[in-house]
Amino acid sequence: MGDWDHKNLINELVQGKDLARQLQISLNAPSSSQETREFLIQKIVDSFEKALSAINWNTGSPPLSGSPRSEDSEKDLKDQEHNASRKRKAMPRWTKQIRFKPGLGVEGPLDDGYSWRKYGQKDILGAKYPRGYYRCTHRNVQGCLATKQVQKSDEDPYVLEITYRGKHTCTQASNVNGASPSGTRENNKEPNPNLGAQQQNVQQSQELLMSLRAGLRILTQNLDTPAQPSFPPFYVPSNTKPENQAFLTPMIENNFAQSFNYPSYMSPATSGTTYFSISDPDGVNTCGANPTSGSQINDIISAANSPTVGSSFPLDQFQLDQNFTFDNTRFFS
DNA sequence: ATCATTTGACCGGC
DNA sequence: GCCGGTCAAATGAT
Repeated sequence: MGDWDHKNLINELVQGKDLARQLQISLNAPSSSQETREFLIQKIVDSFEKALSAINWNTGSPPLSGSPRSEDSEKDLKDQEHNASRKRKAMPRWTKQIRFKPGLGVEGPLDDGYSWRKYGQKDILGAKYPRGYYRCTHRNVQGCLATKQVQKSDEDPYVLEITYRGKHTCTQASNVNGASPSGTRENNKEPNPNLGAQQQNVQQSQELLMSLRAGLRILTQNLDTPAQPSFPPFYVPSNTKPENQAFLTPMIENNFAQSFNYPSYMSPATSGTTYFSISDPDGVNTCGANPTSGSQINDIISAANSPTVGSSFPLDQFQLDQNFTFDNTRFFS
């Protein structure tokens, strides 16, 4: 078993354990739907399948399709393939909110380890900010139908609401070695292109965990005070075009890599719902950790454009927290 | 040259 | 007909 397989195996096992914990909590949460639970179960099965494949154990079925309890998933996938309209309702869908504030150091680009390609942007009725639409970069190559929507929160300019739809069905095969094969131009922005994607995720998650831990205290302090919309929440890197500098954006991305456990906090607006810290919220994505697309920054720029101009902050300094909802259950991390 | 983003057009559901 | 979501040609970035 190669080094990467070993790490991948550990990742999958840890992820499976965390997902099982989420399921346990979900089972005790009245607000959690059956769909949520089945989705978590499917993710657990996926993790085991991937773990087995990491040790070259032939499960006899491709990931995401062979488990006995995956009827819904299989149906979803078929819907995705054959029925675009029904698909949309059937596809698993979950929302994550990311809050960020200037003032804390977050080293390096934050990303979910998956590559996304923007395919649209719309002004949404009643929303202050446009919604960006993204799909998996590997859609054309592998038929991966995972998508996400990114929208800046009306209430708090420091919050991005990110809705994921569908599961990644692409595999790691195309990018398992981090360095892209000829032809594909994956992100050259990765901190260490020689690392495998999974390893990068671990590395990033560790950095992020530290950042989040460091930031949580201050964030908690600020929770009771409304964000100040009078100045831009993001700083635009120096190489950003001047016309975009009015639309400040964080160097953060939707998904924060892997496991981190630190105290949840309660939001007054969401008391009564279920809280727990989650690890690898992207565990729902079975698309192998992809080298991050360089589009992440621009994603947020367009998704979080703020019509304000003014003071700026170092790009690498943010305060972060996120919460995550799936169906009626809200998760905080 | 190739791939990503932008943005108006288009489509389907309600 | 409105609106959210997607397509695809034009444009931009590397």
